[in-house]
Amino acid sequence: MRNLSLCKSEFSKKINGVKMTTQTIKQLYRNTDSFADKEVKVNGWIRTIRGSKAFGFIELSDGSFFKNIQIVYENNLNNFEEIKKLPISSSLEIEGVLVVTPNAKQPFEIKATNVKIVGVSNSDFPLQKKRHTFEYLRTIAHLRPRTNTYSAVFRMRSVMAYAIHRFFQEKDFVYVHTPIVTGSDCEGAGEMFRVTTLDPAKANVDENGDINYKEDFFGRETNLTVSGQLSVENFCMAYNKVYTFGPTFRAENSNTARHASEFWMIEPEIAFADLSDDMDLTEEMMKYLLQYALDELPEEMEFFNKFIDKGLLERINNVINSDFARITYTEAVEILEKSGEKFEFPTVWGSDLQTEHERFLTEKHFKKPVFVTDYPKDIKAFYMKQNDDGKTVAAMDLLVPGVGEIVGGSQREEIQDKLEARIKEMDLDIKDYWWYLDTRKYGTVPHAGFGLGFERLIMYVTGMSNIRDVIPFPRTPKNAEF
RNA sequence: UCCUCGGUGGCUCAGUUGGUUAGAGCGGGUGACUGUUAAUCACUAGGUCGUAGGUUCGAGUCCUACCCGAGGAGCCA
Repeated sequence: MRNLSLCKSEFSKKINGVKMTTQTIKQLYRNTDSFADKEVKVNGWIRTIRGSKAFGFIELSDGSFFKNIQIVYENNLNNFEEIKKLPISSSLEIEGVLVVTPNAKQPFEIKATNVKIVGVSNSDFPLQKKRHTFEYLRTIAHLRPRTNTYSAVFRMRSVMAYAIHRFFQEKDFVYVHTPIVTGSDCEGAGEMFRVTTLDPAKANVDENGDINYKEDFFGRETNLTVSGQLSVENFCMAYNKVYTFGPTFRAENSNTARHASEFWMIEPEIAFADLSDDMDLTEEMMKYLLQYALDELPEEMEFFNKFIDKGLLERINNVINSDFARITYTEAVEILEKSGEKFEFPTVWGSDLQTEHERFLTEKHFKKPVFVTDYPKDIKAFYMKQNDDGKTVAAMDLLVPGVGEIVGGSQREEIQDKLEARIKEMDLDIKDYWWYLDTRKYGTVPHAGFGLGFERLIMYVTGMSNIRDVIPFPRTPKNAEF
């Protein structure tokens, strides 16, 4: 277990002329012994409250920890009657004595000596002391981080973001900020959102009736990025090991539990490396991230395992301790043909694997993450390394149970002539790629990389089954209210 | 975008072959209660049934269109 040291950002305030340090609930849980029977001060929001004639209980959350803290308030407080009537989600500053309660449901509680009401909530606060559906909570996305599940999910999101940087930085990767606004359509990974300052109500057209992008802000057509890969490959030729981690936008009309219009992607790129190195990196990264989640947020993981996905901990431990399977696309097709399973779509060499095929491979056949490599070249992108067989490319997809494709990557075609031939073959305009092709022109090296869908990682780690529930304010078709 | 299912008080749901004043639990309000943990008990307010149109003596209940949501598919991360 990693050392969970005290948060160093303690801050002090003068309350009633007496200087007192505010503790986070996390600190109180992690170092209960050193606070026992001592004066402490906490602040936060009421999760539940109940009162009787002479005393009452408050469960307070300050966001620092998955668990809440129980406050006991009694009628010796001058504002006892006022406290008793507070609606859920009111905000408080509380001073009191921490009392260890070994025989109760909670390990300790605070006997309040002073309860300062900071902000009174309203009785129409929509979150109740009962289970809500995720569908309903999506309609109040601005309030849902105040629930157990979303509090845990978004804390995990934060911790995983940090873990990603930590993993790559410890390996001397350089973090590259690739542009969000990109200059052309040459990324070729999907439908794009336009970026423009042209007034759609005016006819900004030239003599041919085409939109005149020369008059647009950047003097050319621009879009939101669908991938940082082409940019990061250039930096890879300078730094050897690089990664991007940032938002990505796809204007696809996808209505599934695992697609969003705005999502975050991690894209490492390594030089002097082939597909096998790429998979090694992927596997090491995945195991590191899962272990990090277990070490840093054990309470949240326990909660996910209990209430979101019963087999979660077992599955994750299994993944950490086993080697990922590695098969070629051709082998995958053979496995599927021999499986005896009835698939809606037949498995034919040359066509892409269907979701049902991927699920069978990772969930039923291997029962663990599996890399599928060397896909037919015609179903993959132009930049992928062409294999000697003339039919396949050095691509890989990592499939995991429950989520499906979580990583897609490849070795890149580093030979300029071959890459250019492929661009022409696929009817792309070679002029758009002049700066990308320069990577091959000036000291080319074999290199490889992949894209990890950050939200899919969070889904995998938490067991949440809908991508809309792992993004604070999700953007999907017909949904951008918050 | 396609297929399937659904849309009833703040939330979660029930609502019989279309038939008279649409029900429950939770939540809200009021009161009671010396230890609660989704506390408990009593009383109380609150909906015209996604939207628009149609069939019918009569529609939450049947039909059509549209909107929204969920699951699956395609696209992928």
